[in-house]
Amino acid sequence: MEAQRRIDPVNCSVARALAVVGERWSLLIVREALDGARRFGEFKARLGIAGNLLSTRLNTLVAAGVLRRVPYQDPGERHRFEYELTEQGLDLRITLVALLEWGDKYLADPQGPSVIVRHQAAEGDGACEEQVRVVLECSAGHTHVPPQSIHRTPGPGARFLGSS
Amino acid sequence: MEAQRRIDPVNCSVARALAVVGERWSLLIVREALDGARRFGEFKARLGIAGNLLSTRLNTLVAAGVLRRVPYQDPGERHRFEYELTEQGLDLRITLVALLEWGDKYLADPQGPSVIVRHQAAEGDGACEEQVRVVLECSAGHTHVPPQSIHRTPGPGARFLGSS
DNA sequence: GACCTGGGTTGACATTTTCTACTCAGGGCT
DNA sequence: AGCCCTGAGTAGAAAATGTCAACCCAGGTC
Repeated sequence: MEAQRRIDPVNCSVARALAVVGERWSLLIVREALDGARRFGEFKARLGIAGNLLSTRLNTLVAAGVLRRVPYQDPGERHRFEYELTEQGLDLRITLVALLEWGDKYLADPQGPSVIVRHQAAEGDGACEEQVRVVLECSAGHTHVPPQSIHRTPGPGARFLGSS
Repeated sequence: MEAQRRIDPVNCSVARALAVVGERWSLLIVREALDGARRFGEFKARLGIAGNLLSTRLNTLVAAGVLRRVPYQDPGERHRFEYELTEQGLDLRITLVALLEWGDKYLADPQGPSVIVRHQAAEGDGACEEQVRVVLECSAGHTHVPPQSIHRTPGPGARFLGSS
């Protein structure tokens, strides 16, 4: 009775990604890091997060490879560590912009979005200051991908339910 | 002593978006809904989530406008409700694809991604089956937006720190 | 040597999640 | 009518997480 095979929803990169960045504060920490925060106290002050939680989160993100600890020493100060986004962490900007756009569209302040993300191209390109957007597109070049037209297919690492 | 004005990080659409979909399971529920799940039992079976939590999450998502309750009645059954994504919920697909790509890139199964999202264009267009990707681009048409080149600017609804 | 400051750690307490078991409302069967 | 079955939840205790406040620690300043 070979029922219709369904992709195991637990063996999925969305679930794995959420295991890393789905905890409360994690994405907000990454957002602040993208905006230039590097030090413990900076994250703490910007986010108003409790110290031990911030400590735990930073360690988790470092262990996951999203952040990297970098030693530094301010003049006349002892040496300390700060937190820098790895390439893996920088790549989360796409997710964050997607979330920002969604929030702006449906949950914004009545006055409008509070933050606009802009592209700051190199001087050579003519100082672009345009707003950055995230778009869904397919490899064939279709840039309008309506919700009904996307579907999931099993990839090489797929597991199926039912077939143990 | 007009210090450098900084955008209030709490008055931000990312934070607001996360307040709605940042709870554990919320995005996974939306993912299953995008994949066709509609009924309580379906979500429960696919995700292995406890009934009361699922119930709470569904209610939260309905209240937030991500899902909508739709009555239905199977032949020979009493009438029940199923959960359908609203347009607001459908728009989360961008965030989910972004998360999926990130997970595929950094956390995938050694065998490769388990799920590939494809575009299924209308027949008229010639049955596109290409993989769907999410890209960051700016309004000026630059499609390669490296991490260092994005920055946040205050929008119309911005609040600032320090100026009560 | 006493004190200050950034960057944490520790521990008590509160809130959320999770798990298991139970309920509830209809429909069908006998 | 009475009983069982299923989908859709609710109730309550246990486990995990999050918060707050206080403390530590190392170097530099006074």
